[in-house]
Amino acid sequence: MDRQQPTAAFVENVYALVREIPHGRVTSYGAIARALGRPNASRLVGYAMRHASAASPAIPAHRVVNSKGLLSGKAAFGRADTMQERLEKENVVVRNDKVVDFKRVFWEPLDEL
DNA sequence: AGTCTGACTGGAG
DNA sequence: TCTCCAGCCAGAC
Repeated sequence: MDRQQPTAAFVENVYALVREIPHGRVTSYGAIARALGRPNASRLVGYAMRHASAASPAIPAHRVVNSKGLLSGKAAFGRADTMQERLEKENVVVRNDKVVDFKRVFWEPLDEL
């Protein structure tokens, strides 16, 4: 009888967790969903991130990519290469819209938080 | 209420 | 490694 939290609260938790991502590391939508107790809500995490630019304080949304290390959300940033620039500024190498050595820079909230 | 869409994911071919 | 597909949750029409 595990009842899940309301969507609004879930979205707030998503933002809170994303702010915990260390500088120079990245994580995935699915990892965030699992860490918040809703393993099947990865699409909902994506929905939340798409509206993240309106949240305050600012959210390091560029540190969230999909399970394959692809910058699937880069279109939501100002310019087409803004997301990649922010990542490379943190020494995260991006090539062809994909994080190089994704496994190495991946941050698993369940393990490291 | 029914249908489509999306910053998703894992498995199959 | 790549493409395709079903399952998934919520919002827009």
